[in-house]
Amino acid sequence: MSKKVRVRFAPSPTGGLHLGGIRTVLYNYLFAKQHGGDFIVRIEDTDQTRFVDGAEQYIFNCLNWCGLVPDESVQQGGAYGPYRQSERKQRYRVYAEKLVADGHAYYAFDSSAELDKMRDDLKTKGSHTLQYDHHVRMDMKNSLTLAEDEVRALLSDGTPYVIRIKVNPGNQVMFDDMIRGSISFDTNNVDDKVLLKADGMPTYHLAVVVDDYEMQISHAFRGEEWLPSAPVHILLWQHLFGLAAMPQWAHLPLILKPDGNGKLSKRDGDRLGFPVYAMDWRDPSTKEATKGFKEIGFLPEAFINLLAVLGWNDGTEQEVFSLQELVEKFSIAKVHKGGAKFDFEKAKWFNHEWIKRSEVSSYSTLVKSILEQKGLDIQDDNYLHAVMELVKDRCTLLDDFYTQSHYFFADPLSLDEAAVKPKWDEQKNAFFNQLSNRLSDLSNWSNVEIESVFKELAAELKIKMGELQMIFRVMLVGSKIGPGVFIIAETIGKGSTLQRIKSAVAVF
RNA sequence: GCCGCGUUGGUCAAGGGGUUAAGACGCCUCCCUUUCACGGAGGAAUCACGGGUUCGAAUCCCGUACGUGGUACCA
Repeated sequence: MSKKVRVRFAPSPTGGLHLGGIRTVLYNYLFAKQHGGDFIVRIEDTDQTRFVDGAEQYIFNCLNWCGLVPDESVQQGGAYGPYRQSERKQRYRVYAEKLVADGHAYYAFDSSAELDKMRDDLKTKGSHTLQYDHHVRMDMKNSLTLAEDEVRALLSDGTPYVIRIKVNPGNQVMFDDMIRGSISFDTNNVDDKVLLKADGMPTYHLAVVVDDYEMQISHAFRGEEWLPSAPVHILLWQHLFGLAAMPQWAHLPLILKPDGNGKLSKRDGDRLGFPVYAMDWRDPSTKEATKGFKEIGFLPEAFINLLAVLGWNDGTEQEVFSLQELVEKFSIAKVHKGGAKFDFEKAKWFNHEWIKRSEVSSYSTLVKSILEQKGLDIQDDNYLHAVMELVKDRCTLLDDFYTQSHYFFADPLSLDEAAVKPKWDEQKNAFFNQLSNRLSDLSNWSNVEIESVFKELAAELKIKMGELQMIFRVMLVGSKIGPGVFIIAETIGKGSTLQRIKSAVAVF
């Protein structure tokens, strides 16, 4: 009898939401939906010194944009709240005290100066570990070394203290990771991590165990950077709730920087010229603004898609997946063990694919506002859709719609004279003057009709079609880009076509 | 340093004892188009190294190297 699938994403509200974060959300979400389970977002704000105003709301904005909406969270509510750890503060102490009472944890009164001294001493002694662990705890100031009444005295006179887990050496801690298989640690190397801080807040280690238990999390996915502290969590589960209740773990591979080594950071994006955050983020204290994938012109479908296949694939040649397909095909067992370097070129390719494949109406509002911001006047949505349909194959980012389609909405700002001038002569002049006349008489304004008029005249004047078409294009577009010239002429209409020919002829 | 995890072309990757070692991005050539793309056809480029096990190893084992993460009263 397996319990209901419940997974959680547990971000700290400390700044922009990174690619890796969104991918963790995505894998959580896919796994939950695939198993008919719940996806919970829990805000891990136990470090009051790192709190950043607005960061929490920003996280939800990103999730909404991606379409990865939680079933339970501080915003949605739910039966297992509160979903903000700072609001659960009192709960953690109860468990910490229970651990102390059971002999699995102890009070430690060491000041930060004393801790520094301990590490310095270890260093000069040539110890290969600088940890607060079974080697040193009996030399420190804690409830293991102090007499009971001393401890009571310190506690009652308000001496700052933390609660540390007491890790006994000589044991093996093992667990099965859904991605990596069996992993084991020797408790000799595990330190006595702080569980409850002097300010009464839990550390991540205590909070994650308590909350995963109380929120009945069945499967816990998190970044690989957590693997080294996993034994502490396992021990805590053992002492507090029993291993049977523990969620199944999956430690996700890291997303690495494209060049050099190390995990991808915001700085790498700045340096290499691509976003790392899902959406624009502005740090309220430094005022530093960072670009996001959304604002740079990515479709959420593409963003999700590229993240999904960065570290996972379904074993077939398929690369483009919708969220629905991902829910069906995702498999945690097929997630890679090794980290993947992020490749922005490939990321753009996904966006290009989604722009090509999607109904233009599904993102025309975005394109419309981009075009309007650039000063174009968009009157008719049907016209916009038609234009987008014509140019979408050549757009990689949403902004490309401007360079690829502005001439459908306004006369070209400039003409590529360099391309035309060398080929321009009296004969061409005559051709375009006559073309104007004939086109203005054309009653059925369609690209086939325009083309046949054009061809007929070219044949009559014995001029090669190629050069004429190129010139015609520059007249209508301003440069040598875009779809077929006759379609362009049809689309912009008779009036604009004649008018652009006229003003171009005057220039050449 | 110590501990954990990893390693298939430049990048993402399939493949888990016998394959000509898929596919995609990027790069190059050609076709289409007298534009720019899209599309199509090709091309260069890979199993980190060393030992085993085996008739046979990219695949299994052991070392080494390299990478990566942790080593906080941060998550």
